[in-house]
Amino acid sequence: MVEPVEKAVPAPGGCGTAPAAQLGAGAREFLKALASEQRQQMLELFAGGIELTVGTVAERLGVGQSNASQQLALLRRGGLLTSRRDGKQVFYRIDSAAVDRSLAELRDYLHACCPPGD
Amino acid sequence: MVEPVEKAVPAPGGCGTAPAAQLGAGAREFLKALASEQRQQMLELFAGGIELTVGTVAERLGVGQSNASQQLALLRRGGLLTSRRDGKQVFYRIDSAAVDRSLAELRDYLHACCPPGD
DNA sequence: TCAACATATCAACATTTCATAAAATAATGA
DNA sequence: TCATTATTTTATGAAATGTTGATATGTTGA
Repeated sequence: MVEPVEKAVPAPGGCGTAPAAQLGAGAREFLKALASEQRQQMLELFAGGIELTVGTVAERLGVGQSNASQQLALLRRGGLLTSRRDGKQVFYRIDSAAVDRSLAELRDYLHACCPPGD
Repeated sequence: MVEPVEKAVPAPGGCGTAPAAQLGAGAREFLKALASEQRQQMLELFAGGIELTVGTVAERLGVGQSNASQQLALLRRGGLLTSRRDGKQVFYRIDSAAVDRSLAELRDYLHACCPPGD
C-alpha cells in the first residue's frame, strides 16, 4: 500500500502568493491582550465610547486596583485602549482606530493563510 | 475645582445597544490558540490549503513531535485547523469556514464595543 | 509643604502554559 | 501475533502569566 502523499493545492489566482504573511508586533500584542476573558470583560465596560478610570473599572469588575491597572496597561499596549490624564485621574477609552487596524491586519493574515471558499 | 465626570457617549443609531456583546466560547478558544507566536508560525505552514502530518510540522518548525501534536490540537480546538486520519497518519489542514466564522464573530464583537469612526 | 487621592510599579506568590520524555494508543503488514 | 510507524496522552519541571499587597509616583488644594 502506498502511503498517502501530502497534498499541496496551489493558491488560486487572486489570493496572492503563500505568506510572506506574518503578523506584525502590533497585531500580536493585540491578540495577546484579547486572549483573556477578564480583559474581554474589561473591554466591554467601555462599550459605547465611554471613558472610565482605573478605580471604576476595578469596582465594576470586582478586582483590585493594581490588577485593574495592570490589565488596562496590557489592553493599552495591545492597542485596544488609549488613555489620558486629567488631574489625579487617568481616563481610559477604546482606541477604535487602532482596533480597526489590528483587526484588518488579522483578517489579511488569516486570508493569506486560508484557502478561499472552504 | 470640580473633578472630571466620566463621559458616557450614547451609541449612535445603527450601532445597536451596548453589548450584549460577548464572545462565544468558540471565538475565545480561537483567540487563545492564535495568541502564540509558535502557533502562528504553525498556521502559516498550512498556507495555500495544503495538508500536513504532525511529523512534518514538527520537522519544519524544529520542535519535538509531542510539542507539535499538542500545539496542533490547540489550533484544532480553536477552530483554526481540522484533521483526518488516513492509516497511521493524521493530516491537518486549515478549517477556512471555521476561521471565517470566528473572525466574523470577533469583528462583530469589537464593532459592538467600539464607537464608530474614532 | 503636606496630606489626600489616584494610579503605576514592584516583588512575591499562585496558577497556567510550555516543552520534554516516556508511555499509551491507533494502524499496518508480515 | 508482533514489530514498526505515527500520533496522542501523560507527567513533570521550567517558564510565563495572573493576582495580591506594598510601595512609589503623580496631582491637587489647603
